[in-house]
Amino acid sequence: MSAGPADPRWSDWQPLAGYPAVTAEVLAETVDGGQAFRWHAQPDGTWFGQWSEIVATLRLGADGRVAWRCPAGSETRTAAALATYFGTDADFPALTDALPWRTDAHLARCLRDFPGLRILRQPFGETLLGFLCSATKQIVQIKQMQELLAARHGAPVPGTGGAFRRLPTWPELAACTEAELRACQLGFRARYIWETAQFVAARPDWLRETETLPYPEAKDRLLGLPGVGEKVADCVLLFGAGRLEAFPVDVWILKTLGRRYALDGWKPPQLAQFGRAHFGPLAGLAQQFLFAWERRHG
DNA sequence: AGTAGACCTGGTAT
DNA sequence: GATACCAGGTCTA
Repeated sequence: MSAGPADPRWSDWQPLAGYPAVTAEVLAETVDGGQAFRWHAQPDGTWFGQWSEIVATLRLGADGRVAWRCPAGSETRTAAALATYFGTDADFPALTDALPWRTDAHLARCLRDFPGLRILRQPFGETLLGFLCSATKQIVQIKQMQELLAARHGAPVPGTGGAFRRLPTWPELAACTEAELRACQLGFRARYIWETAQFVAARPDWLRETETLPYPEAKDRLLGLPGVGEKVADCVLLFGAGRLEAFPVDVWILKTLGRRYALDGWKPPQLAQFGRAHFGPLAGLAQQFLFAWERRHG
């Protein structure tokens, strides 16, 4: 049930405006490095991805520029969605330059090794779903869960002849049984997702409000959901709401701060505090570079 | 307050 | 071919 682009008519390739030239490694790290879970590398080297009701394929040119195409007829809304998703209105060079790399040699090395890496701006609800699935799972398996959820419980993407399915919305998830969710390889996460779905579906504005609240309040609200702890809440806010101050402490960050910052033995809460103090209000952006570097070289 | 175990299960290592 | 062990956390005793 791999969601492939094996279908209909596609638009012409168009340049991804406002996006820097990147290497294949940086593009892969951006779309398939743990921020998002619905990008699939194709045999021809392109990336096929979906979010919300958007379907797109990405291609990296020899010059490092990214081009995209989408099912014919959806060019206009896809162009707008891509701009939001890849944050082309944000000045990532300036944001990255504002990180304390001048006084942090390791951070400087991470920035140098992944030029152009950035934080995605994904749909909030889908980001929550993705990271509720992520507990003690590897990216490959999380992606598999998302595809099963979309195939079995998601609606067809309009205007594509039924070839693609979106992820189920939270009301749609609330209409599923826990057993149906469990059958999507969710394991013990099924109960968290089902209970979260009941809660969210009963409060139509809750997610939208949470997305726009200041970081501390938004995080408090997310932490009230079953299956959402510190790490998941920060991932949702960082990758699904553009809150660059969110600093998720996962095993890789645990590892990298222990090894490269001599903080071996520190507990996640202490490391989170260190991250905020050391990296500042854009700690989440710094985290992404540290994370990528440690996964690649650590 | 802080710390082990349990929680599902597909994949990978012995 | 079986069996053991682990995986980008969270919750609870």
